[in-house]
Amino acid sequence: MPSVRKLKPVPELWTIFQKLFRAYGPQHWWPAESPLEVVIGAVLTQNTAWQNVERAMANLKHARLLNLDLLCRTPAGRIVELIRPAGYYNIKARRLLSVLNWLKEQGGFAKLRATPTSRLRAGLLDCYGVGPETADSILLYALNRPVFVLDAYTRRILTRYGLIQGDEPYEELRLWIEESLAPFLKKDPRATVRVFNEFHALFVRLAKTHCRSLPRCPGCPLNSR
DNA sequence: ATCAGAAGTGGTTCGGACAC
DNA sequence: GTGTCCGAACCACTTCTGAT
Repeated sequence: MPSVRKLKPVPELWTIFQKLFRAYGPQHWWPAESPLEVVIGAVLTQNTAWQNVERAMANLKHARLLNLDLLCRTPAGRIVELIRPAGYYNIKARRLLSVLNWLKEQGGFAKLRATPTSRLRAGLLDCYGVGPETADSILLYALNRPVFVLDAYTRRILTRYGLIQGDEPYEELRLWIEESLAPFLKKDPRATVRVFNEFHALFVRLAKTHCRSLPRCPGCPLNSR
């Protein structure tokens, strides 16, 4: 029976960010040319190596379909063919159309600028195939909203670092991370977006180099802990 | 050293079980 | 009836393990 607990904001998260940034430098995420590509990438990358997402993206680009209206009018079967390299193609075509149709209903990216983040998030989560991580990736990387993307890598690293137990609900951890970093970001939305963007990318980098499922601790930038 | 097969990884939906 | 929790399923790829 998990006990009811509430994590208190900690300054260590900022220290971790600084250590990782010093070790790895800027990561230049997200590797996409437009918000639409970010959205497509966010769906296609679920359970899939980014290399395969790039192949699927190249197919869409080659077919001149990297356009919201065109994609929404494209039959699912055609999308399935093009995104095949990204795996889960049947499911992902359905998920993609679900979120793209939602975007179109909202009037496209330009119209979303005035929409509050909480409403955008709720709308995204209502789309088929969009869970918290995918929704937050879109909010941060496509719409530049100050939302931290919490993924399994982040959870694993923070658990090993001893800051969390690892089984906390997504929302609790996301808010805790955002609250922990807030004092260092001085309510500057652009700085917040920049740091959240970089921090998530740095966590991914650490998880792929040292904090893998089987840890490779020698040389880890956080090893002093 | 190389190969083949097994196991693990990843995010989400769905449906069943259970509590209120 | 409603809400919450949990496990199965989805699928391709990566990593690990054991045999040769």
